[in-house]
Amino acid sequence: MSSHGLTVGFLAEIMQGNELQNPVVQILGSKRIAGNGEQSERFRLLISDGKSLYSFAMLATQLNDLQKQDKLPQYTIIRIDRYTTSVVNRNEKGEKRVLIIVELTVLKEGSLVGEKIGDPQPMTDTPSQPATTQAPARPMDTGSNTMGNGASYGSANRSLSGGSAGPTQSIGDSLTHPISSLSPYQNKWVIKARVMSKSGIRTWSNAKGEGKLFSMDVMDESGEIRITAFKEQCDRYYDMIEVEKVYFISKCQLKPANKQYTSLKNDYEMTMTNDTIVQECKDADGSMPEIQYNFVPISQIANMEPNAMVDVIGMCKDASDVVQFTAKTSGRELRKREITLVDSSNASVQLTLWGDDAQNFPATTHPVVLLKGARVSEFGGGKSLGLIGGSVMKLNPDLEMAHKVRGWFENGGSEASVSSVSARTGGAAGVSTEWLSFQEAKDKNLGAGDKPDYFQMLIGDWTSNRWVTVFTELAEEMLGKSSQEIGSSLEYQKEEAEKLFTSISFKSFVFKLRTKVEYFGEQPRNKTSAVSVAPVNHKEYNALLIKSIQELTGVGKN
DNA sequence: CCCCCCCC
Repeated sequence: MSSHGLTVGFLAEIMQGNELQNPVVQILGSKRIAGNGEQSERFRLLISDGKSLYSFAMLATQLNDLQKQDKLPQYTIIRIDRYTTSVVNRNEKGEKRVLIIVELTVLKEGSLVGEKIGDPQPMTDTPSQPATTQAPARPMDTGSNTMGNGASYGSANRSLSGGSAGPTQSIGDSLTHPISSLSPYQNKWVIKARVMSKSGIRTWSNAKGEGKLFSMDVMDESGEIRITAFKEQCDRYYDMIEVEKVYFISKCQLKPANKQYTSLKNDYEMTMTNDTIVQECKDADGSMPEIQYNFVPISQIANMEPNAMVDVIGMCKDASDVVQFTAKTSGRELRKREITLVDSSNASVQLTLWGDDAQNFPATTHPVVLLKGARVSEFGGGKSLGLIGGSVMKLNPDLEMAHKVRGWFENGGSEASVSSVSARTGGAAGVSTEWLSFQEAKDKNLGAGDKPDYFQMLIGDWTSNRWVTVFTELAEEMLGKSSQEIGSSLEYQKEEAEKLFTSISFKSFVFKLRTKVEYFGEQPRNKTSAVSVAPVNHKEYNALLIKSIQELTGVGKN
């Protein structure tokens, strides 16, 4: 066939707002559209259906790599497996319709085709007028004057979620703009976007005034953007917005995004205004992308930089109780809960939850915990996870990965020996803490660096001895009495107190110590305090001794 | 117009 299987007439059809399944087209050219930085890079394609030429096709960003790897050269024949259309620059002259290619299959390599098929002619940008009268519910055509309150949104949405197939839906879709096309220079737009995350309501009070706000991160095929709602808009939309749902949104104010506060791939962010209209799109399934996760094995978190963002899915192996305390620096009352997550990389990581997240966590169950955009932080050489503004936590999500990790956990994983990437060793994750004598600690010059170093040792050391400070909690643990009891003994029952202190003399413990050079005037001195104390595990200690003996003598080594 | 995201 001379058309080489191209779907002749496809382009004219989509310009009418019709949809066709799996059209086949030929690529005749491509062009890189530079955004600000690689994150907003886009590729525009010149395509042909054998009859018409069309230059407003764009690759969804997740297909950018195909273009970069030169998999889509001139003359390539592709099948478009999934696409959406959007209208940009709609005005008196008509509209410009953009075809966004979301999934494609290369049917024949360009070099094998080697020529332009047929004699396709350029399409005009102004096809037949869209049927405006059929779409009273489109946010863009519905003046804000008549849509000023939240109550009307539900009913206004009816024609978009109607039962009959096809046309109704494509009317709604035909009027939406890709998020990646939005800029502050153009305010006539409607986006159709899925909510990825939603913050809580936060209030502020400063020199400029006070108020409240919430923000949400939304996405479509083309990209993502943050939307913030202040004061009235916060009240109006907070309850309405639900994570994962799809909404039509129009008439927000765009401004350059402050990259310091977001990792979203967009140069802009937006703020809702009095004119903003938000409508839920109730039948968006299939036409909208699902939220994408880039799960990383927990073991890999060990190698990540502090402040990196990460998606993780793991089993909750342990959850502490909620601890309430006053932050020493800020004086704030804080509530936190530490969750231990494990996965089949045989690693665990601490997730710190705060406030209501901590309170509401179902600690008595073993949920699968999904984190999107969790933040990596570092403490004492170990890595842990926390949630920030754009982070999402889901429990027991119905995802294959979630079932997998539960399967692993329930078939031995819960008993598996895992190494903690959160261990505060100062060394690589998973490497057990180094055992040192006092002499070795001195030789290594521990404590000389900026950061305190950690080391373990055995009291009763054969090389030396040292005064070590033991703070409240550990002292209570060692002495088996509360600090109040010890304090009152010291004051009123000196003999009792002395007995108490003598009782732990010559006892063996395993200590983890912190040492740091501090200056007393000109004099540098290593100040050492205990970080943890535990009874001697003779099995473990014997293993260490045997290993040392083997290393010294060479006996029993392979 | 926020922009804190905590603690050891």
